[in-house]
Amino acid sequence: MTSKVVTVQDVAIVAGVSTATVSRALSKPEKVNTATREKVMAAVRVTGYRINQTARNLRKKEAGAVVALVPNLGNPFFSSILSGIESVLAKEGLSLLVVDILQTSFRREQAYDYLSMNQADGLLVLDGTLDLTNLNDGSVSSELPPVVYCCEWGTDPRFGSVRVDNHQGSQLAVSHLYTLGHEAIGLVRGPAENRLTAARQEGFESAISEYALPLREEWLIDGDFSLDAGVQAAHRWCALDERPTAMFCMSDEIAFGFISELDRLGFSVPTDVSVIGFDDIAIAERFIPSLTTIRQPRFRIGQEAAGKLLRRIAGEVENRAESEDAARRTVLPVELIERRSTAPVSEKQRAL
Amino acid sequence: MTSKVVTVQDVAIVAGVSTATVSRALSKPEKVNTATREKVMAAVRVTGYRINQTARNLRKKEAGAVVALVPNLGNPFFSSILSGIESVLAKEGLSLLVVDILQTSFRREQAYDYLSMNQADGLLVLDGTLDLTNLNDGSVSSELPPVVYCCEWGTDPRFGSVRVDNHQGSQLAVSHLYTLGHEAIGLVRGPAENRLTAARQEGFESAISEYALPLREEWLIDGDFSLDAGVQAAHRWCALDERPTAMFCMSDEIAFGFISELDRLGFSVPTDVSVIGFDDIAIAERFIPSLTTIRQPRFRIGQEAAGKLLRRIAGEVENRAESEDAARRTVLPVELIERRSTAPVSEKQRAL
DNA sequence: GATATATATGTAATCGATTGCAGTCAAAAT
DNA sequence: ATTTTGACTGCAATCGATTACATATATATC
Repeated sequence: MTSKVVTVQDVAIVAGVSTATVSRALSKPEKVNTATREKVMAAVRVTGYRINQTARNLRKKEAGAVVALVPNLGNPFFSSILSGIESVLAKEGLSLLVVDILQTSFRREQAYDYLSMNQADGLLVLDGTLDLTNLNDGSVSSELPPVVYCCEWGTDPRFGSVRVDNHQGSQLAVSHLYTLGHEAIGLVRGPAENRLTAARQEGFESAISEYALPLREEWLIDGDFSLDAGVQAAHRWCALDERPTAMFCMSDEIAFGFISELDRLGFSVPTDVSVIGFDDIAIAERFIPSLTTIRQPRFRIGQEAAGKLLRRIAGEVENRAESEDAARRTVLPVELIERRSTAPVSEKQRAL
Repeated sequence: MTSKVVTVQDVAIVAGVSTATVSRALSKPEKVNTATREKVMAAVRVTGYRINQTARNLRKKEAGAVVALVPNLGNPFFSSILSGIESVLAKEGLSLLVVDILQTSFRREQAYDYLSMNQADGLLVLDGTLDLTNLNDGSVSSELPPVVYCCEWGTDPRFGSVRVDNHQGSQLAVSHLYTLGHEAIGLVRGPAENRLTAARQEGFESAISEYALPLREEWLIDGDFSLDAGVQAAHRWCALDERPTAMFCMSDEIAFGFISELDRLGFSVPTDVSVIGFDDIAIAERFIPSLTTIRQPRFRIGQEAAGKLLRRIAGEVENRAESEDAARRTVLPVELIERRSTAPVSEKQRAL
């Protein structure tokens, strides 16, 4: 009745071999005689042995886990990415540790703790504003800790990153609107400090000037990636003397908030204004009107990032001196998904 | 230059004390003389010592982590719950390990592995269809492993669970529709094998009969909690000879799919049919029309579940023989959020 | 002044698996 | 017949922190 933990010791005794053999039979089966292996396996079955990962990790100096630093876990945008990450990690037998860095208890200096305290073998950063530069990783070593930015990128170019071509995304958006005849195109921005915001705005402006379209300061509306930012933007748009006939929102959530509030204010999309989003989250296809948007392959981004991180952990580093930046950065293509929230400019709009 | 890991040994030497004292100075400061403590702290600072969690966990026979078994991590429904969970765990210095059980690599028998392999101190189950009964937890022990169901519940009543009052939720929904004059009320179900589905249907039917409303077999439409289920349901509704004037959807996603497809089929909500959802996810307020729904406090559910699990891990178990089932189950109240997807029945609808 | 009590610290075993090194034995090579 | 080689296996150290127990010193008690 006295339940005791079964250890390699116990298995070894039952199998009539040494603990070394048990260990080898389990982790390097080819190094052990078939007959012996059978005996060990049988003993494992009899005793109900389960390996203790903590002990193994201590000895092997591994953690068997990867931590994902997520800004606001509650934001559904990240769920697909996490799912992609998890799918890759699970295959390798690694665990995914999720940390919400918006939680008050999280401090920037804490970022490397997971590595230095042996809680994780690598870091996946989903927030570009989390700057890891000049942050001592806790070891005296000058080696680069295994870090990969996911959907984002930091200031230190030596870290890996996986993201989409934000510049191209904005261009696709503007080009689409231009094709529909829109010439007055506005923008609802993400958070000011976010690099995504900067990259998308840059792409936006370069496309605008490429088509020689007008660009007014007041058509650039500040926000963050939230529904509420879209709601606020709707009021701004409304108050404009000369209103853009199309708005490019830096996230689908912004677009939904914008369209929804416009609806309440008595305007309608795309009749009064065309709206295009960014991300293509699940609901985009089912919103009314369905949302034209720039698709980011979020699951895939997660997968690629996890894969890249695993390679860094394994030491097949792309950060060797001779390797190019290109190898560290994976840039995935985006895709324009045309739906019903955008339409050709109407005479009525023009008249405005 | 030779970067070496700093251990308690090193700190002990620098501080001129034994490793035992270092350990105590760090984890039970009150057990050590102030002057000595200072010396140790100084040595820690000088050496840049970081504790090795793996070693500590091995010795203390803890894991310092909790695993959440999530069905489909990609589903944004779970993000708030996870956020709630993480907020509580972070405060206790525990890590959250997320596992997607829809991943092909996951097998039911694996559920307790995280416990028996010392990877986690407890289990948070977000899927009621994952049945843990009769699953040997790997230890010979007959003790109940620390498991708490979250938003769900299993068949074994000894496990803890935190969820909302689904029965009441359905009643609120029906009562609301009844008040608006609806008498023909349909239902779009969640997955058949899910207990939530059963509980909500039960509440639905009891309310229907309480108000002596008619109930037709064909008004009960099968589905799961997805957008697509709502889309399919729209076609079913359309094809009905006698159409309900109101539909209760077991999730907001179903409702969105339903409304959206109805829109494409030329019907409009709430003019042609009132729709009420369940969950109150963020977008519900901003959908067009905004969605009347039953709110589940998801963040809070996560918090409560995590708290309950921590108590079980600590051994302040509610599962002692004398304690009541009530203590194991936490049932949180739901709330009706009235928005624009429901409206009084019209004459036109009546006429149909 | 002698004994009891409390406080502070050190010694060394321990958690459970892994692995470098050495030893055994049989098959292969000379 | 002797040496070499290779395949297995075992011994024991190791990973890094915690803690039961022992020891030493200071304070309190009678």
